Amino acid sequence: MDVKGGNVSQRRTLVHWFRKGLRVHDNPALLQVFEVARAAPQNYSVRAIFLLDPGILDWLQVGANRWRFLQQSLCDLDKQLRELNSRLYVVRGKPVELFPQLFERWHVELLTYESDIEPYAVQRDAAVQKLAAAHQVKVDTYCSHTIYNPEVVMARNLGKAPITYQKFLGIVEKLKLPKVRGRPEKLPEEVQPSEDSLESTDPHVYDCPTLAQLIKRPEELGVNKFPGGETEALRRLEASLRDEQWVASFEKPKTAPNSLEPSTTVLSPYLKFGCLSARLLYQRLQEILARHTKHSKPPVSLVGQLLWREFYYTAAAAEPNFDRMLGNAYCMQIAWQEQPDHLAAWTHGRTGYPFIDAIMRQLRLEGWIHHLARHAVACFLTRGDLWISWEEGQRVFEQLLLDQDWALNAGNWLWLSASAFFHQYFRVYSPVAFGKKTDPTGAYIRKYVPELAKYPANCIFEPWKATLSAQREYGCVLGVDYPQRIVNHDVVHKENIKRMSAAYKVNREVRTGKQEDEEEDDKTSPELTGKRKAKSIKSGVAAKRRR
DNA sequence: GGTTAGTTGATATG
DNA sequence: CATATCAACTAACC
Repeated sequence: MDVKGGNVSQRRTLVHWFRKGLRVHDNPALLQVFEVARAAPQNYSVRAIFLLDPGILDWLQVGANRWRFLQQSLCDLDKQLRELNSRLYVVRGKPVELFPQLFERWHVELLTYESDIEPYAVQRDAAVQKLAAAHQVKVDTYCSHTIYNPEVVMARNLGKAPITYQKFLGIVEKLKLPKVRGRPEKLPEEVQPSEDSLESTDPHVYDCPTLAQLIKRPEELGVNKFPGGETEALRRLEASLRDEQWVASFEKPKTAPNSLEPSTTVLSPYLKFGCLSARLLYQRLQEILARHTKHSKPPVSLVGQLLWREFYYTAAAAEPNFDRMLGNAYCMQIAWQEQPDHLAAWTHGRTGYPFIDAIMRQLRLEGWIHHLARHAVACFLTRGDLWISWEEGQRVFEQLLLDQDWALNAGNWLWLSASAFFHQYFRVYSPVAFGKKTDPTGAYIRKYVPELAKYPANCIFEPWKATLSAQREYGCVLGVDYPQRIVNHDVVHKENIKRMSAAYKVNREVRTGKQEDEEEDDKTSPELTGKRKAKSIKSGVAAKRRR
């Protein structure tokens, strides 16, 4: 132990850094700090920190609802920690600038945190590790955001991420499950740090951010249907698991994307921020399935849903360009088109397709939409109707989805646009027929697109079928009160299947290095121009792959 | 090289 | 409600 200033012994500080993993249950990195402190309380102080970089408010794609979820999660975390004789210290600034100061100011001996595979986090964490080493600070990290460590899964697959779900399943079935940890025991009073130089000038310097500090445009705040935080996460967990018959027989494709209340658990936002441990959820599900001999299985079961998350995390961990088309080894190179008007219409629920618009408006308002609803709008934006890049849709989801998780968001967009993992591009969702199956009367559309509320069931999914006089009678004239459809699905989806076929052919040629058909040539044909563009884009990736 | 399976399509038909 | 057809993809496996 250090002795400074002659006779006063200086306590060393143990720091746990929260990033994702905003919980006290099943948090091995937090647990380590607590256990070290409890073993020698006379030597240590404990500080649990969250770093808030005011700069990221400008460049991060985070909408108001998502900021609110984070703010609520931090407040709840602070509350949980206070019950354990600790608290959350929210420190404002950039990690690489802050850590050297914190190491000095607090005499830090140990730093722990949960590992993360996102490229931004990987880079940041490497820099922090270097700084820690320079300051003689020990760093311990734990993989607890996912059930399985992506590195371990890859090691069991010749060092590569499995690219089919079944292959992935085969690998993880043979892996040991992590031990789920409980809530830490209360810290002894004496490890609470005494106030530092900053706190003595401003006692609120480390307080949780207020909503006003995080949200620039409060008018964008929607309904607070899914409040953030561990307390709410655990409440929702219990509520979701109460009906064991429902849990055991769950099949995702049989749940409705357009019910008025969610037909699934909506645990995803809590998993994303780590308010709920995926490992705990997995354990709880297994306990229930053990009591029900007949139960659904992956990929459609609830366990299957959790494993999809693991699947995408593993794939993403191996590809820093996972969220882009260019330079992404998984991704088909497709000459999507920029169409700002159509993109804006899709983004704001003004495509003229009520089912699509209802989904996009629910997303903006509530921050969550059903997985199959995501399929419908993602297919519509990309290969189905608008032929706009999945990266554009990814950006909109990133802003609006409470559960936005880098690996999952990109992975699902790759899937839906048939750019990777899924290849049956001829299966196209109908923006009219798909929603009718589970909501034949259109109640969901009436809720989220209220201007159409008076339309009868027989044309609420396709209002252009109503005559002008009928539209007047229903109080909503197309082109005036609600947009005309921006494309004709019946026509464009067939054209787009042909475009996908052509794009796949080019990608195949690049992959195999072979030309499949005799040289065509009409240099002015727009379709060929598109092909050449895709080909030249792809050659860069092929070169990268070959090395 | 040939066959089969792949989280969740739409439509027509019985 | 089940099945065939549409047109035909890739990855995995034999």
